[in-house]
Amino acid sequence: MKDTKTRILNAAEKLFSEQGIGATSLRSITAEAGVNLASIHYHFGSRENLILRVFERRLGPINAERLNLLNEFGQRAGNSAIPLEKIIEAFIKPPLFCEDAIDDLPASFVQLIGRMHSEPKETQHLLMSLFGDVITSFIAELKKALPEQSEKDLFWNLKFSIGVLGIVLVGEETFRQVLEPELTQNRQATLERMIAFLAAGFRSSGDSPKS
Amino acid sequence: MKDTKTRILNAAEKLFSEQGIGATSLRSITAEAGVNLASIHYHFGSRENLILRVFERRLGPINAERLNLLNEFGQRAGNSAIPLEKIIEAFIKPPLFCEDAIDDLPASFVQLIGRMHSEPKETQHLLMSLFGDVITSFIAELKKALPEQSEKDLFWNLKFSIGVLGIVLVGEETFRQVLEPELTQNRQATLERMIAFLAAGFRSSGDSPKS
DNA sequence: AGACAATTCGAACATTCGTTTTAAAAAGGC
DNA sequence: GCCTTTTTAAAACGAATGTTCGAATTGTCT
Repeated sequence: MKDTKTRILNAAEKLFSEQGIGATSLRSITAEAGVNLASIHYHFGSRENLILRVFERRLGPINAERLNLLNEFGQRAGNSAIPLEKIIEAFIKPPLFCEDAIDDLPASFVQLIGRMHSEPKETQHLLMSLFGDVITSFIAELKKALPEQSEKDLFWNLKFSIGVLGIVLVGEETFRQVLEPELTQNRQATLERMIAFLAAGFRSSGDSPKS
Repeated sequence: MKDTKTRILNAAEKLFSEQGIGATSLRSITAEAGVNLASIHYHFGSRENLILRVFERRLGPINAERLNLLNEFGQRAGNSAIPLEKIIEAFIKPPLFCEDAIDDLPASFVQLIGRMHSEPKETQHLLMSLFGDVITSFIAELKKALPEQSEKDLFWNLKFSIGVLGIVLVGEETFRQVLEPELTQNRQATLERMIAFLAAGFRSSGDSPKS
């Protein structure tokens, strides 16, 4: 039996993923965690701070591993630039495979990351602060891999990549009603599919568009 | 002064976009609209029905114009397949330029569409029902444009496109803190940038991936 | 053992929520 | 004119919310 603090975090993460953050009450969290209602405020002070901690616990290691992978690929590449596919992999693989990183939770947080983008503004900004240097590092490496492209192009394409990542993380269940159920596949296949799609998109910039 | 029903819809759309759906109360909507609290239940019956009507009012014309454009491009192509770029344009242009379609509202609903993906499941399913045949029609046309690709590939790439569309619709403000502010550009340039990115991604499928 | 801090518990706080009800007033069509 | 539809006003409903507080409990140290 974990301590109360992590049990709250786990329960909150699960319910946030399933029902959305705004629709999840503190009482449902404490019920899921099997702890007392007041313990949330004892350990976290407020509801908003709990939300922040839930994200912080996961995004920290995820972003750390992003930079780790980027570093690793950089050393493997030596003086030459990291292959574009590898840069993309370093960016999207950690959130896709993050589930077992901290606890034995199901893939709940993977969905939750997808939900991140639609939070109220204040929460958004706080979450974005956890991202800062990751973007900077990846843009720098993308610049080396695609030197002919402008920084503006790279920013836009990275933004597109975040969008693709978000729609994948939010899960298949959402679209299973309207998209085909055959979409289900293992995560490794999804990763390779995303890398190919995004790499092609990145390389498309600079072409003269045929209107 | 519009009638009460559309004033409620406009106010709800604005507040939903700004604060998120779950965080918006009926009382704040009636305050914004300058109407009585009870009028919401008089015209819409319940809160959930109001949410549905807000989306319905916009998604109806948007999806209709998607199919219109697809049809128009189809006739222009005659017997041959519609160019991939045109199929993509028919899919992403209507939501990008939808603002002036119904009312003189600011681009609030554009953001709201981006938020769609993170609603509770029941709302999700109801919203997805407004999408049904659109996906079917576009997959059919994509099949003609990219006959060598499997239907599974097309579904995945379309899903990726929805992700890119979502991240663009959710607005620049979210990322302005961590991404560069130079990202701002007019909507037409954004459209062309997206089309180029997505078309390249679509065409990448089937290539043997270099692991 | 006792003493002290950390933690957990049960209960209650004041607010806000969606919803309903009542009545009256305003608007519009026939 | 009258009759129906719409809008406003005010109040109240039960339920659920985030938060707070003091007492009880547990754990840890000497």
